[in-house]
Amino acid sequence: MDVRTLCLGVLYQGEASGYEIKKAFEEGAFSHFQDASFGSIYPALGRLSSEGLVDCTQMAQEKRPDKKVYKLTDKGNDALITSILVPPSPDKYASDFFFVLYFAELLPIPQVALLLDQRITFYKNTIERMSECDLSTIPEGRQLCHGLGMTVYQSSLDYLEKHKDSFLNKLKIPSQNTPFTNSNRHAS
Amino acid sequence: MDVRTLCLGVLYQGEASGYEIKKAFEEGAFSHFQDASFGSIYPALGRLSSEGLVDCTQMAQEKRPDKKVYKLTDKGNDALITSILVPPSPDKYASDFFFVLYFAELLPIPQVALLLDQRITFYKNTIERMSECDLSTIPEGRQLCHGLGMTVYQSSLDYLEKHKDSFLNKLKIPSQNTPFTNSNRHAS
DNA sequence: AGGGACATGTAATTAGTTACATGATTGT
DNA sequence: ACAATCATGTAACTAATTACATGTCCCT
Repeated sequence: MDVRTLCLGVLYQGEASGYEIKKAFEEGAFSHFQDASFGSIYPALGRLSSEGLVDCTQMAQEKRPDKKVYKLTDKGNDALITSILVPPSPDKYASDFFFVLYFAELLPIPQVALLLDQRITFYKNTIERMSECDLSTIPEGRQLCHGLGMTVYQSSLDYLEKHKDSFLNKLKIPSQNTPFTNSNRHAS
Repeated sequence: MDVRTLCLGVLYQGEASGYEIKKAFEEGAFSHFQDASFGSIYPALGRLSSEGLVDCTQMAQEKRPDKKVYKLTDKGNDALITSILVPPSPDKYASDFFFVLYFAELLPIPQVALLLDQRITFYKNTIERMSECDLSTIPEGRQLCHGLGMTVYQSSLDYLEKHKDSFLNKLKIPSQNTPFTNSNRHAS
């Protein structure tokens, strides 16, 4: 999904400045499944404004720099609907954690232990942060996203906590496994 | 993780051609957490070869185009280890599915039903494909990746199947929820 | 005095994707 | 006859990120 549509999505939830839109990708709900930086948000907002998909109001603030508050127009709302009407393209997932874990046998065991502990901490923090969210007032779609996301984080945490120790123990014992051959190379 | 390191990772599992490396990202284990296209794999392999991290052997084949088979050198092996020794950067996840689901209230209900059904099918197919993999012969790290991945897919599938119908029913009834205000905008 | 939050914006760079170019073989 | 699989590679393009530029206020 391009940054323009992402901005329309954030703005659908209420008017916001570029800075606030960035926060939606950093700390808000979108942080779990989309991302965008200032360098792409500001130009996108400029284009969106010139095309009439958003309205921009300059706001003077006390003891803070000026703010440009953007608001979705009816045309912008239609553009958002059109964008979500097309079948979604497949998820893009890039995880260095999984890549490193995949080659765990090449690392010193304390390094693997640290890797898993940091991942466990990440899951715990994320779950705690998401738990603070009041679900009763948000629309259905958002509730399902929240529930599905929570499930993923919670089951990942449970799995790692359950298997961590035995995994680390198995790494200590030089593997009795069949060494690599071409027969088990590209397993799914 | 850059494509060069990704190639070293695939090659660590056994020698392969550029075409075969691509398949590891399409159908193989890496497909779940990394991606790379021909346009980045072939130049990466060229650089890796000129830097002595891989060896290249030209293979003539009957009734098939020639093949260039790449093999990890000791230097390449060291480079892979160095790469996985640095603390992994955070996962990058971009999901149009979640984005669309987030705004489910803007879509016709049959469209939402289709979205969920296709997601359920995707999870089922993925789980089936992963189940075919023989775990007994693969190293520990790969086994943990497989287990963690399976857990994520399975719990996502379970969650969607459990909540799908009630979710769709709730969408049919015009929401009794508090309409949007600034107070529930950027919930985590 | 130094860092972090607030606030906007541009320019340089990068790292990739998509499309193109070529061509045999096998299956439908 | 057409699509898919096998096989390698380049060029054009795009869409983003990172770094830079500027400035105030607040907290420690």
